[in-house]
Amino acid sequence: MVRVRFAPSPTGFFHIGGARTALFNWLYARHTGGTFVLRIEDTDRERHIPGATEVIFDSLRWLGLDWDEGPEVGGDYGPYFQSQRDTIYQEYLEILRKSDKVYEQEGAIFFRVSHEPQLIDDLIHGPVYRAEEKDFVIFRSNGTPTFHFVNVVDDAAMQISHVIRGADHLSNSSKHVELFKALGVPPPKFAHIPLILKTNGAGKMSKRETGALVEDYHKQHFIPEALRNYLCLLGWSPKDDREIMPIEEVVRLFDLPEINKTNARFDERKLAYMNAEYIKNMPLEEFLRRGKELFDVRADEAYIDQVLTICQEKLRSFTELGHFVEYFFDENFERPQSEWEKLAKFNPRPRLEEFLGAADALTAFNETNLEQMIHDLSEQHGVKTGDYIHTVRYAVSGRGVGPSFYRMLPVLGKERVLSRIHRTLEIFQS
RNA sequence: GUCCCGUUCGUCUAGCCUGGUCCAGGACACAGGAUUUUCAUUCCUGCAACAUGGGUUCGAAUCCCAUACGGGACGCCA
Repeated sequence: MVRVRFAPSPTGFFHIGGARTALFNWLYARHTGGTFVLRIEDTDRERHIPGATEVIFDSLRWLGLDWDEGPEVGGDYGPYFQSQRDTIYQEYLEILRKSDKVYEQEGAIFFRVSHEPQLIDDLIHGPVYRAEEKDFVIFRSNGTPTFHFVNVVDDAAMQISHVIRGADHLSNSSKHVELFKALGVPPPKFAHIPLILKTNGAGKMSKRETGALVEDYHKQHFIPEALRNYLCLLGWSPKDDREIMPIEEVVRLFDLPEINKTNARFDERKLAYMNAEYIKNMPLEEFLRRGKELFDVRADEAYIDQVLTICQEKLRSFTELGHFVEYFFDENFERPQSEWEKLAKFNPRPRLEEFLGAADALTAFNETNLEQMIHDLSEQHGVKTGDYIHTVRYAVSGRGVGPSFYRMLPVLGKERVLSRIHRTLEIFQS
C-alpha cells in the first residue's frame, strides 16, 4: 500500500518548489490509489511564525491538492504536527539508547554513524551509495529533536512507503537510512525529484525570488489548474507532445521512474501562456463566475455579464481584468495624449465625425449593422476600416487594445458611444 | 575542500534503458508571412540543441571512460 507524505515546515512561505513536491506526492498517491499524508514539521519553535500553517493549507487547497491524512482531516497516525509528537520521539530515542547508538555532548544528543556507505534506493536516480562521516545531532541541547530525527521517526511511525522530496535531500538520505536501520525499520523507497532553479542566474529557487510564492499567483488570480498543469511539466512529461491536459489524465500516466533527473528552470512566460490557454478554453459560465468574483464595481449583473463575455477571447490573465474593463464602468476614463498623437496618421477628427454621422442614423446599434456601417464608410471615404476602428476605439476607451471592436460598441450602447466621441473631440479641440 | 547528483534548441522537454527509422521531434519565447474587425486570436514559415575529448562498434544523442561545466549536501535550519 502506497503511503506518501508532504512535510513542509511552517516558515510563513510556500513556494513553487514546495508546491511541485506536494503535487508529485499527490499525483503518485492518486495514481496508485494510495494515501497522501500532510505533516507539519514545526520542531524549531524559535522559528515558528503564526499563521504560517494556514498559508500552506490555503495554497494546497487552492491548487486542488487534497490530503487524506493530516491537520484538519485527522487519520490513524496522528498527531500530524511534530510539535505534538514529543512522547513518540522519546520512545524512539529509547530504542537508540538501548543499542548504544547515541551519546550526549554539551547537552545535545548525537547519533553515532557507521562510516559505511549506505544504499539509498532511489526510484529516479537508481541506487546511490553514500557514507556519513560525522556524527550528527538528533536532540538539541534545549531538548527539542532535529529534522533528521523527526523526519525519519515520523516516516517510520506513519508507515510511509515512498519518500518523494527535492533532490537537495539526496545527500541527507544516508543519514536517514542509517537512522532507519538503527531503529530497526526498513527504509522506504526514495524518489528525489529535480530542483526548480531560478529563472535567471544561478541556484535553486528561493523564497525571496519574485514569483516564487504560490500565494502570489493566487493573489494575481491565476487559474490554479494552469499553475498545476505547468508544474506537472517541470520534471515530468506524458512522453508524447501533449502539454495542456486535464489532471485526471496526468494522474493516470504519472509514475516515479518517468521523472527527469535534471533540474528545471521556472519560466513565467510559459506559465502565462498556459494561464491564457485555460482562460480561453474554459466554459463561458466558469469565466463569468471567476470574473465576477473579482469585481468590485457595482453595476447591473446582466451588464457585467455582457462586458465579461466579450472579454474572454482577449484576456490572458485575470490580473489585468480590472484594468481591461475599467472604461465600461467609468465615464471619466483617461485619454492619454500620447495615444491620441499616434492616431494622427488616420486623420482622427474627420473619421470620428463621419462615424458620428453614420452611427446617429443607425436604428439598431448591433454588431452586424456596425460592421456594415464601417465597411460602407471606408468605401465611401476611401480609407481603411482600421482607420475608423482605431480612432473610435480610442475615443470610447482611451486605449489601443480591448475586446472585439464590433462587440464592445453595442455593450457600451449607442448613447454612450456617441457622447464619448463628442467628448473626445472636445478634449482635443485644437 | 570532501562527498553526491546531473549535462539535448534561450527555456520546458521527446528520443537514451532495448545503438541504425534523428543531418534530432514538440511546446514557450523570438522573427517573418497569411487570414481577420484594429490590438488580439487562428494558421503557415523560419531561427535554434545532442558540453568537450577519447574509446567500443560497420554504425552512438543513445554504451564505457576522462575532462569541463552546472546543481546539491556537508548546521544544536528544514
